[in-house]
Amino acid sequence: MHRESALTNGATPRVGRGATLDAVAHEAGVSRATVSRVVNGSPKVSPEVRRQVERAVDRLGYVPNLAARSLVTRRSDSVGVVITEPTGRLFNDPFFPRLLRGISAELAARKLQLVLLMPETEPDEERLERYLLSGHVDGVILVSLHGDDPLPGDLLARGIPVVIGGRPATGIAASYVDVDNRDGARAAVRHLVSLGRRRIATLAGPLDMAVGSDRLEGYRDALAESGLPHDRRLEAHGEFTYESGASAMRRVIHAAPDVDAVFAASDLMAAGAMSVLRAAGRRVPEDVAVVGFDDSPLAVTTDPPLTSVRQPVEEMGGDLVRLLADAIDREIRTVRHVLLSTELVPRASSVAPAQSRDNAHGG
Amino acid sequence: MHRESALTNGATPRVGRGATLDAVAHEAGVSRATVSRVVNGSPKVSPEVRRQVERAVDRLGYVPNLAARSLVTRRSDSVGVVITEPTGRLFNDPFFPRLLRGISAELAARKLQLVLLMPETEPDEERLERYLLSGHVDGVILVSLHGDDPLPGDLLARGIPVVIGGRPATGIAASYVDVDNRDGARAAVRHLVSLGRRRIATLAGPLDMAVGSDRLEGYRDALAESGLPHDRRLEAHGEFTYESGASAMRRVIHAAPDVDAVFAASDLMAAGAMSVLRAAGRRVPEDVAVVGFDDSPLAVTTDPPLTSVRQPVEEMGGDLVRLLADAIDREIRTVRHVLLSTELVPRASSVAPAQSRDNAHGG
DNA sequence: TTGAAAGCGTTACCAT
DNA sequence: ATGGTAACGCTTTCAA
Repeated sequence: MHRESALTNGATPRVGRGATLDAVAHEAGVSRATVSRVVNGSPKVSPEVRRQVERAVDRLGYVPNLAARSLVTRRSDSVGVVITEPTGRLFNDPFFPRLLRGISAELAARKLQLVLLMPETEPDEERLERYLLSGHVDGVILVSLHGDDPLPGDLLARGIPVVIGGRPATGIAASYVDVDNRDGARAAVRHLVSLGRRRIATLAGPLDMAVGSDRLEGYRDALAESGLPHDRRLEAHGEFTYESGASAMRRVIHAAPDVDAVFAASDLMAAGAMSVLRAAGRRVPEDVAVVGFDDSPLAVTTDPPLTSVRQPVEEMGGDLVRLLADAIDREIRTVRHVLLSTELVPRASSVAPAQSRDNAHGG
Repeated sequence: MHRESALTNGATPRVGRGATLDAVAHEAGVSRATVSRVVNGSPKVSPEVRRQVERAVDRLGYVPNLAARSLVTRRSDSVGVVITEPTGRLFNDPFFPRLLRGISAELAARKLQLVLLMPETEPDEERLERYLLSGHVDGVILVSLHGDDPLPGDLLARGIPVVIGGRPATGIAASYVDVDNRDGARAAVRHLVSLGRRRIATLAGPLDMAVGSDRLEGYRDALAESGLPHDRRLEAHGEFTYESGASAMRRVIHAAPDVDAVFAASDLMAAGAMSVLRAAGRRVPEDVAVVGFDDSPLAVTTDPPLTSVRQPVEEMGGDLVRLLADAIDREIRTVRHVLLSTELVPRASSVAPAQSRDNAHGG
């Protein structure tokens, strides 16, 4: 209502004009250099002087001007986080919020700023590339790359530290952090085997993405090690979506009516599959056990609740930052890879055949 | 693998040492001042000189040093986006990704950077406040405020432009953008009335949040204007979660067994309600029609798909930026409020009593 | 251990 | 229309 006050009265420190290093130096009766040393925690300052300066800093409410500092140190103390996602995963499970939280926490602990970049259009991407290439950030985290994106290569070529979230489809020589999708899938299918299921189908994701093919490999691994036959009729493909899961399930039921379990590459696909199974008169979990992947909130709201594979997404964010910070601070250009392990969260959608059990809220 | 190359060869422009204004001036045979004018699009430059400078800029791949610019202009050309969400909404529907997308797009169009801040701990919040108060950003977007957060007040008192996403619970004199929750709720309940439902319950959200109370008000509005009696037994409360929706539904069934429709304050609550209704032997939508709020992805995966109220979240992000940019550029300190209208998305969960219809995928 | 002074790359004012 | 020249606030040698 009447918020203009702050503009005219001079009581509060003038906006955007905090105390400078010089002011603190005067107040403490020392030189700018000394204040700078104190502020930056240099050991070469006598305890008494340090105390005096610290008091002056407090009295004046001094805060360093980052622009000035950045100008001389040639560091921005900020990292760019680039999220290029058409729309899919972005809006269907809380992957990005969780990842950002993980990244943000680790960045904050290192006093680094998070500059978020979400290009949508082609011009956006060009401006983005120019921005990143001109050294406005100390490093870049790339999150969901299109397969053929030239960005990581360009950045690397310019010597800008880059880490990638999720194994890139192309074999670019960049550091990345990924979830061990293959192992997660293996665990999910082993679980179904241990339940006594023998005709286990998979609804796989797109094979041109590492997540897609890795989860399929894991499925095949588990079948092989259990001595179960590899049957193409039990494999169908989709794009991680509800609709594609439903239609893949229809195909499987048609090709292999004796299916008694389903491992879906995403919870969304699993949900689609469950609705088709029900429509086809199969009971879940009695007739067909179902396991998903992602452990999204959806897994708790389906009926029955969905057994799923949980990924340490926040941790992935933290590791991305650690890798990047190493590259920045220690000028490490070695390519490193981190693989994070998953956790199977059993819920009511997967039990032994023809015998129900109540097992909700497994996580 | 062998990525060290970029470090030693001198072919590419040296990292972090782009051409300076001075270099361009030399190359173009003019003064720094002139180059600066060209770069900043000043009209007071002759066409020929402008062309020469532009060519020099291209040749040298000149990009302005933001730190240097910022140091003299006292502008950071960046805005802080603060998301303080315990965990609730953050992880259960794609509200934040959508909002960030909207914010990011509008910011990019104005060449402003998005600095994302997600404080988790108490110390985090203190550092956050110091950071924002020391003028490192030109303005701040606050997204999901706790009721008693002192942050907006502190920022405003220091003359830092602030806009808030979602009407703040306390009546602080700050600009905000909100969804017209009351009107959305009204539309949802009118829809149920028009279907012929007469015993319409609501599962409300927490009343200490504007979203919660607004949606409840809307429900009451619609009942009143339809001449339907106000019956406390038809009102139950929860916290927007699945579990709380389920338990609220249980209470309603118990207190008012003749309930024939439910308006839930969130899709999650609606999903919880549907599972309870089914367990109680009520058919959805035949016996009880259900409408949710948010139009989250969940609404499409429930069985039956859920009628819901869609909010223009991206648009909200855009408006937040517009308001903020006005405050920054034109030094407008006037408090302004924007209310965004919602849209009812009919799906199969709400039909006329005792008569089924197939109406999925209404969006 | 402390201080003086030289930049860092821009912008903006004042002449011309 | 163009150029010279102070700032802007900080870090970092180099001396003392």
